Amino acid sequence: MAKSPKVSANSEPGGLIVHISGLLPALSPAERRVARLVVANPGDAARRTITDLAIAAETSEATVIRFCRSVGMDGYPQLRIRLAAEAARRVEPPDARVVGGDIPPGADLAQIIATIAFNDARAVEETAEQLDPTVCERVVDAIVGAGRVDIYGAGASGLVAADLQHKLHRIGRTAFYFPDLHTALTSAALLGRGDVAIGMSHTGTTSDVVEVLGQARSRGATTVVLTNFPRSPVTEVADHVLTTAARETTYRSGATASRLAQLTVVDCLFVGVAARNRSRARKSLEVTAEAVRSHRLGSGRRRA
Amino acid sequence: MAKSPKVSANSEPGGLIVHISGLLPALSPAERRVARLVVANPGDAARRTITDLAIAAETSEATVIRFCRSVGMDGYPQLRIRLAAEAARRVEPPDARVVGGDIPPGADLAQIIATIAFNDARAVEETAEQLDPTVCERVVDAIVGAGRVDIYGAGASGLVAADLQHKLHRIGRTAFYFPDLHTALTSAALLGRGDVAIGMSHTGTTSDVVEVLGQARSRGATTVVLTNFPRSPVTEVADHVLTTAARETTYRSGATASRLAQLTVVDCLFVGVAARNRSRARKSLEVTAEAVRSHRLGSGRRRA
DNA sequence: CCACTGTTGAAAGTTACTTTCATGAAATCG
DNA sequence: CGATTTCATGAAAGTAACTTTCAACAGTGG
Repeated sequence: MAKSPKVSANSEPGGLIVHISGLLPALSPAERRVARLVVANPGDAARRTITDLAIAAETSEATVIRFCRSVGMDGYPQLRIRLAAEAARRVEPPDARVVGGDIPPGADLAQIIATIAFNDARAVEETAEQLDPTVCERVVDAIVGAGRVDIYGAGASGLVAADLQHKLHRIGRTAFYFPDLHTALTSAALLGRGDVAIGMSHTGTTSDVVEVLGQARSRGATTVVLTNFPRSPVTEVADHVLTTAARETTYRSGATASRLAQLTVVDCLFVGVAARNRSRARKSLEVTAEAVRSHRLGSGRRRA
Repeated sequence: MAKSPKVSANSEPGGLIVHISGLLPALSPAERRVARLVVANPGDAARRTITDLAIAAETSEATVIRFCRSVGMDGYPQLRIRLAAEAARRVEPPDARVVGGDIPPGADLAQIIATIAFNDARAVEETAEQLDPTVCERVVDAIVGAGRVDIYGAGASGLVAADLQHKLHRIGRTAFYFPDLHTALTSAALLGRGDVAIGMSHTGTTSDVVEVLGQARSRGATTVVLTNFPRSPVTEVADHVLTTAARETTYRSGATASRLAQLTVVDCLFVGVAARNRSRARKSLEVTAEAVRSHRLGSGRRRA
């Protein structure tokens, strides 16, 4: 009964492809082969019959159907028309830029810059498209109502966690970030009903984060997770799941685009929280800016 | 079989609907009823089965097929996917997004998300556009040739600094990040010719960063600065200036977009450095990934 | 009135899609 | 280490969708 949770079906009007690549790791091998074909060329897949696609993916029609259900569709025909729509929307051919892919060995810096910017920008846009405002709203509610907010993250996600902590702190919310598992665990043990624990994990498999969130949840805190993979282990200890939409697979991209995608979500939460009490947030920002003013040098221009 | 007007099938990739309504008068009454439905709501028609559509048009399936042929399609499935694609394309982006501007007080979360994503993505793109590949190249040269790299940054920029440190470190470059001014000063005092000091400051007026970079430079290190304002004080102690292009002015945007822009530049530098010695970089990444593997759950596949 | 023509839907035929089920592999348990 | 369960998978049997065939019919011009 652990399989197939909700994983919003029609709540992905903007990014079916993104949605699919997000739950790629949750799929079985045969389904994954189908998914890869679909993601690689949605328009082409839409034109194929279910038998064709099954053959191309070296599997059976039954598996294709199962794949459809896995990604939240009723059946193959529905997938087909959704794919056709999706393919039509992404009209622009991104010239020489290797979309979501690797950077060719001989690339000069100008090419590298263009490729990175393209992928980074796209991760941001696609993340925003698939972000569920309802879930965001609930998370904002939780943060606003929380006595205290704990934020966890390891490695690259740790920096994102620190960023959120920094931002919430600046608008006067009590927020903590713990780079260290042990400290985090002790803190989580002290959380209670009404408090919020937010975990960041790109892959969703970081055991430290899972452990700490589990602890927090068992104490009655509301748990939130930010990950790229909506069916990863970490989501099982989360009350609210926010997802990013970075589709980087190669080493060079590394945590590159995913990090920007995460930060975009952080921004949304931050602004969402700040918007709840604008005057207080504004005042807090001014006060904190004033606090570091003596560390600023005069120059032609700048702002707080 | 005296019909077959041979009306171009795929020669209307952009305007299938227009095409259909164009030859509407040439259709038989029953076919025309079908055509009207299709033209009135392409997306809806794409979702229907041939039987449904036939019933809705008060005719038989056979007539629907005839209609498909009349407008140049092979059959109903093809019409369906073409209609789906067509419908998707004519969904114009509403763009309630306040470009580069403030978020209105009454905005709901969906609007906030759209606005943030738009501004974030734009900051990334514009930064990449104005980034000087020549300067980047020189900075990459310096990093590659450096015995050691010091990275400084305060506040929000500190997180960016930490990110760069983290990335360089992971590909085996000796890099340090100092969140604390005093430690940073002592470190800078130990730099020498061939070493590199990189300072991050959005405003370019952070006195701490200026001071430390000045120290580093006086010791003979190559200094690099990443700022949004190319004429700010910090640029005076820099050998190489890299600029971001975030045009946020209001408090709410805060360090929001600028941070993403900075990270994009970090990515470019990182990939630039990694590209200089791909095999070494790849190997380092693999080794470091392996080091944290035991902290990952359900490697590859999910399942809690 | 009779051929002839074009339109139409019923029904038969074909293909695409979906479900069921047995198999075997892998994980889990005793 | 074997027994048991779970899971992934495709073959095959279903069902629904799509396509074709064909007879009926209405209009048209001889």
